[in-house]
Amino acid sequence: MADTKRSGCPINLTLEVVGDKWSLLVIRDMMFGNRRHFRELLTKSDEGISSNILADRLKTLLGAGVITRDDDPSHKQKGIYSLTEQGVELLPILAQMAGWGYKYLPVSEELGIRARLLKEGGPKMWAEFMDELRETHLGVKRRKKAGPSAGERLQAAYECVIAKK
Amino acid sequence: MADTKRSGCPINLTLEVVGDKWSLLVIRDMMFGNRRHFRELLTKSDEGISSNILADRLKTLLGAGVITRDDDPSHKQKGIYSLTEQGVELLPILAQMAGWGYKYLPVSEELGIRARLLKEGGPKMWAEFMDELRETHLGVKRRKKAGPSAGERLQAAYECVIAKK
DNA sequence: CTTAACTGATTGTATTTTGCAACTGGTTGT
DNA sequence: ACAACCAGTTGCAAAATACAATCAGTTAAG
Repeated sequence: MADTKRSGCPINLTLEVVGDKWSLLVIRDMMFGNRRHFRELLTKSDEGISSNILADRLKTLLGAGVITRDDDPSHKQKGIYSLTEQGVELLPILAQMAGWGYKYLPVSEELGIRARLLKEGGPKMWAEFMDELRETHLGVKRRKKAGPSAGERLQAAYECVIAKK
Repeated sequence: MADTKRSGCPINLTLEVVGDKWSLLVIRDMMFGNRRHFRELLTKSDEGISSNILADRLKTLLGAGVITRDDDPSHKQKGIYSLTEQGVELLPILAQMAGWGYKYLPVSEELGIRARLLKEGGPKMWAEFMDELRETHLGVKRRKKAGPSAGERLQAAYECVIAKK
């Protein structure tokens, strides 16, 4: 996974880390679905990743410094996967992808609502959500703001659409 | 290429179109390298794509509506590939990827300069460059601004770094 | 006119990656 | 003691990829 490097182009190098059909979905589930354990990532995703692929991607992302793994004190076998700062900063890429997909592809209503809010919120909202991720995944304290956080707004909107069905 | 659709998530759907190691590199070369013919895309990229893979990706991108193909009047066999509006709007994704790669990965100096400028220029510069792409690929006239365009600035900076070596 | 170089691809084959299901060794709750 | 749960691993078939050779039509030079 390291001896590739087809070129020193930043876009190419980024693609060599997350340029496959699964890595960014794993990151997405960690960010928006707050999946932190292997089983959660394996079973609670809409796409149904295989366990061997998931294991492989988690290894690759660990090696690339995008996520970390810690033991879960509540269960000797469980591991807790967390985003690093480098991982948190993948959010703008995901947000742009979500916006593009929302605009041009047959997105389902319940899964598109987050994309719409992220697009409307713009980079300011992304920054707020990234701060929230830093708190959740890196333990970085942050100043509480009034009203619901970016993550809470996304989650609330999602549940609202689900409830209407 | 259409019967997939693992889920209606916008990020997933986007990944099903451009979520492989080559598609976005082809788009990158069309945007930043102004490659418009098969041969140019095949031989003038740093990564060295295979001809069968390139043919396959061009088909997929055509089918997805990201690019179009026209006959070149100067040569009966040549085709000219152009970005659609949908393709032009992939730029922010590429820009974010370039920024992330530039920050965290071992980018070469000559290939990183564009990423730096794109990052410093921000969404405003992206919009300017996208307008330029609309003119080049879609024939949309645009008002000339004073001074070098975004694309010219990127190109000049790249050549400047090359010249220094 | 002949011919060499160039055009956008296609074909064949070896290698690598992926998808799927079953399975492993261990932990936890009842 | 036992079933459910945990994070993965293994084996195998299918698909995608890489690489080189090839193809037929086009163009430009001699």
